[in-house]
Amino acid sequence: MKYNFLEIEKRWQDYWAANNTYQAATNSDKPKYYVLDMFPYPSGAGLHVGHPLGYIATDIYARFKRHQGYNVLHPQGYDSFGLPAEQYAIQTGQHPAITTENNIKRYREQLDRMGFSFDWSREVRTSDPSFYKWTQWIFLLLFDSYYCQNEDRAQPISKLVKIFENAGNLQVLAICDADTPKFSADQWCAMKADQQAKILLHYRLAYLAETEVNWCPALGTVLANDEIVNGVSERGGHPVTKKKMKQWSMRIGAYAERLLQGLEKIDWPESLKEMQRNWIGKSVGASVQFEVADHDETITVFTTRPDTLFGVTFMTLAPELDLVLKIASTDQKEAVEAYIAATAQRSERDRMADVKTISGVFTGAYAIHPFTQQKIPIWIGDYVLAGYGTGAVMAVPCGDQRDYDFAKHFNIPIVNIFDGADISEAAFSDKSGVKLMDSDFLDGLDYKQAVKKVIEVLEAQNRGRGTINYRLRDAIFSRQRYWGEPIPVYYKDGLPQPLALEDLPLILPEVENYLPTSEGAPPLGNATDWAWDTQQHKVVSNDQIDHQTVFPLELNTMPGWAGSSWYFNRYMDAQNSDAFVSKSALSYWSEVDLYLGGSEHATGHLLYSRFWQKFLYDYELVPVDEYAKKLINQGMILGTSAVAYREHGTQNYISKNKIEGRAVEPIRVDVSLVDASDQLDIEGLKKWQPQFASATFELEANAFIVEREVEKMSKSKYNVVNPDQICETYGADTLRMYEMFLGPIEQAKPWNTAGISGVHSFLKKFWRLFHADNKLLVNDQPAAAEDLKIAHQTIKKVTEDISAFSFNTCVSSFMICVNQLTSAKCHSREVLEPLVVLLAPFAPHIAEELWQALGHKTSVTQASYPKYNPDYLVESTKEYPVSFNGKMRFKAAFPLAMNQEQITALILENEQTQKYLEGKAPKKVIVVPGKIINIVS
RNA sequence: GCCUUGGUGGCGGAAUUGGUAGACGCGCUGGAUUCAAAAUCCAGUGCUGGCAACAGCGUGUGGGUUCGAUUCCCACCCAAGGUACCA
Repeated sequence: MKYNFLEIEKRWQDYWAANNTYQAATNSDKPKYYVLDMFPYPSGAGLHVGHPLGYIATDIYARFKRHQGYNVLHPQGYDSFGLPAEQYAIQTGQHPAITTENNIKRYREQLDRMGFSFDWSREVRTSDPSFYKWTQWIFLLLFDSYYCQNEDRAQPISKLVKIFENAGNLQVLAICDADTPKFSADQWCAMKADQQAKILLHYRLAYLAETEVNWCPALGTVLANDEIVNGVSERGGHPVTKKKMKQWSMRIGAYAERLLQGLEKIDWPESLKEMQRNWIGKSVGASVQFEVADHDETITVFTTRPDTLFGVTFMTLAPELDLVLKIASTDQKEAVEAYIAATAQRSERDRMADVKTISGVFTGAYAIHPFTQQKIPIWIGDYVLAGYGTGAVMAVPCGDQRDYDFAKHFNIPIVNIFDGADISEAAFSDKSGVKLMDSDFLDGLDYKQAVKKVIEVLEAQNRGRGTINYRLRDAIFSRQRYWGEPIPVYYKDGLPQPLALEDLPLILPEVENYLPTSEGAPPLGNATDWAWDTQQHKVVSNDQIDHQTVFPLELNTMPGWAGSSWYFNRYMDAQNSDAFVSKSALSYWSEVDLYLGGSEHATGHLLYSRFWQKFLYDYELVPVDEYAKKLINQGMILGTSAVAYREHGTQNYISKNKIEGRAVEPIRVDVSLVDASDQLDIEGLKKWQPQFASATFELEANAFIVEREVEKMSKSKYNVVNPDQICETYGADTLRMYEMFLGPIEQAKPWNTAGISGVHSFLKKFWRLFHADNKLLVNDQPAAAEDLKIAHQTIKKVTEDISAFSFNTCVSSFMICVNQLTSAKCHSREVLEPLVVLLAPFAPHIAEELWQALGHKTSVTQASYPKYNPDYLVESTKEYPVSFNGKMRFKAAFPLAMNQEQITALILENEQTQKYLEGKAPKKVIVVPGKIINIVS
C-alpha cells in the first residue's frame, strides 16, 4: 500500500469535523491547558506558508497536552474589523461585512487543510455584534470608572462623586488630567450638572478630551503612537501631522506602574519585556516650582537630576505651551511667535530628521531660582517636548549634554557644580564618583545623598516634591472610520452620555458612502438612522433628533485594538449572551497558559490587552491580572526570491556564473519555476509572462542558474509560496513537519521549498515500517532490546524537546529513529505503536491512519502519551574519548560502573596511551565519569 | 546613540551544568537497481596538504581563565528588531 496522503488527509479531516474531536469540554475533572494563537486579520490575499508557522507550533503543543491528559482549550477566531476591508469598500462599494465574510471563508478552508485541532465551536469575530456587544460593555465600564490611588485600582465614578460632595478634590488621590481645576465640597455642590460632568471627564478611564493627535490626512483618521513608523503611517506609509481634536482616550497611564511590575511575574521573552519597559519609560526624579519674575505664574519642571539644582543657568519651555505667550516680553514677542509658528509647521518627520540642529528663542522673561533667588532666563526650544513631563526643563548645562549644546550655541553661561569635573568640552553626566560644590546645602554630597536632601528641603518649603514620570501616553481611542465598533454614547448638550448596559449592542448602521462627509465628519455621519431615542431605547432616524428625548449618536468608532484587548477571555465561554464570560468558565480556564504571536505587537496589542485585563481584574470580573503566563514570539518565514540576470538593454538572460562583469539587471522570477539546484524552468517561464516568450538564454552546463535572495514574502517579489500547493504535492503532514524543521520557532528563517523532500521521505519511510505492497508488516512478536532502545531514546528526546518548544530538533530525532529502525528491519508493534502516538502531534493524519491500521477503533487523539522506560536505555559500557592536553586522540571503552581510580589505572596501562606518553609519566590524569578522559603530559 | 537578540560548512541548522564541534536535512560527488525514467537504497562530503595513514587550521575579531572554551570573563567588529532630543 502506498502512502496516499491526499486521500488520508481528506478522510481524517472529515472525520474530525464530523466527530467534534477537538471540542474542549466545558466541565471536566482533567487539568486544563489553554493554548492561544494571536487571531488573524482575514486579509484578501489568503495565507502563505509564513502564516501557519505559529499555528503549527501551538497545534503540536495542544495535541501533546491532550495526549498527556489535559483538557485543552485551543480556539481560533478573527480580528475582523480593520482598514483593508474598508478601503476596499471605498473603492468598490462592497460592504466590508461581505468582504470580511468571503475572506474568512477562504482562511477557514486553508486552515482546515492543514489539520489544525482548533475548537471551532468557540470561534469569535470582533466584528460580530454578539462579540462587540461586550467590547462596548467594557468601554462603558471604563467610562464609568476612575483610578483610585489610595486603593491602587479602578473604582466606580459614583464613589468619586461622593468624595467630591464631602470634601471636593483638594485631598483626593486619583489619577486625572494635569489641568484639572481644584475645588472644595461647597464649590462642587454649587456647580451645574454639565460643569460637574466636564470635571468628571478629567477622571474617567475612558474620557473625551481635546488632545493633540497624530492626524493622517490620507487615511482621514487619527493614529495611535504605535501605528506610526518612522513618522509615517504604518499602513500605507502616509505622512502624519499634529492636530488638536476632541477624542476619546484611555487612561492607560494610570496603570503604568502596574504594567511595569506585572512584567516581573510573567514568562515572556526578555526582549519583549524590555520593549514594554522602554515604552512605559519610568523615570524617578523631582518636580520643582519656579516662579516667573514680574508675572503671577509658576513653572513646574520635572527633572531626574534634582541634585544639580544649583547648576541651573536657564530654563527651556516647549514652544506649544500656552504659558509661553503669556510671559513673553514685548520686545521678544515677535521672535517668539515666529518660532512657535515655525515649529507648528514642521511635520513630525522633519523634526525627527534633524535632531542635530539646535534652535530656540529667548522669551524675555525670567524665572526665580527657588533657593538662590537668582533670575534665570526663560527660553523656548523644540528639543523640549510638550507631551513629556510638564513641557518645561530646568537647564543644567554642566550636567546635561543637550543643555550644554544649547548653552554653547546661544552663549548662555555654564557653571560647574561638580568638584573636579572637566566640562570644557562636554557636559559631565556621570552620576557616580564626584561630589557637588558651589551648591549651598548640597556641597560635598554625592548624587544619591544630594537627591535625597534636596527633595527633603523642597518638600519642606513646598517648592517641589519627589515625582515619578512615565513616558507612556494615554491611548487615543477614537477612529474616524466606518468598519469598527460603534462607541455606545450619545450627545446631550455637547456632553457624552453613555447608553445603558441593557441597550447593547449598539449595532453599526448602514451607510451609503464609506468616506468622510463633505463637512469632514467621520463616515458614520453619512448614516441616516443614527440617533438615540432615550425613551424607546433604540436607534431612530436622524430626523427625529429633538435634543429632548432623541439625541445624536457618536460618529467615531473604536480602534483596531479594542476587540483584541479582551478576546482571549471570550473563548472560554464564546456563546454566552448573558455575560462577557461566565464566572464558572473563568474560574475553570482562568488564564492563557501559552500565547504565541509576533513581536510586532509588543507595544500595541500586548500592552493594551494587559491594561484591560488589569482593569477587569479590579472589578473582579477576571480571576488574574496577567492573562498570559507564557508568551513566545514566532519569527517570520522569509521568502527566497529567484533573480535572473538580463543583459542590459537586451532580452538576453545570462546564467548566474557567466556574467563576469557584463552589465546586467536583476529580474525577479516566480520561485515556483526554480528547482532545488537553482535551475530555472525556461519553458515554464515563457508561459508565465509574455515578456519572456521571445527572450534568449545563455546557459551554463546545459542549465540556466538563478541568483537567490532572502527577503520578506510578498506577492510583488514573486516569492510567495502557497500552503495549498504544498499540501497538494506533499501533504499537510509534510508541510507541518517541514515548517517546524526549518529552525527554532522564535527565529526568522528563509523558506526554501527544495528542502521539503527530506521531511517527505521521512514520512514515506515511516509508512513503510508498517506497510509493504498490500500487507501490514507489523508483528506482535517481542521486540529486540536494540530496537526498544531506539524507540525509547526517541520518546525521551522528543518529549523533552516538545516541552522546551524545540520542535526542529524533534523532527531530527524522528528522522534518526526511522533510519535506524529501517536498517534494523524492525516491524514490532511494541516498538512502533508508541511511536505513532509520539508522531501524532506533528503529523496527525498519517498517525490516525497508522493507528487505525494497528487495529484501534478510536482516534489517536485519545491515546495517552508514551512514557520512556529507562531500563531500555541502560548501558553497561561507555566509550570514552581520550585526550592528550585537551586534544582528542583515540577512544577507549570502560564499564560504566567503574569509578575514577579504576579507569585511571586502566588507561595508563593502555597501549595507545603508552605510545603517546613516549615513556614519560603524565603530570595529571583527568577522568570525568561518563564523559571524557584527559591526560596532561 | 541607547536597549534587546544573535554571529557555527555551499545552505537551513545541532551540540545538557565547560568535556569527541558540525547531529538531522538540503545540495553536491560516486555507486547499486532499471531497457530507461521516476521512486528507492548504499558510500563520501568543514577547510588546506597528502595516493594513503595522517598532519595542520577551524564556531565574527583580539585577548584572558582552564588539563580542556561554540559554551565563562574583558575589549572590539558585524547583522536583525526596538527606540529616539524623555529633561
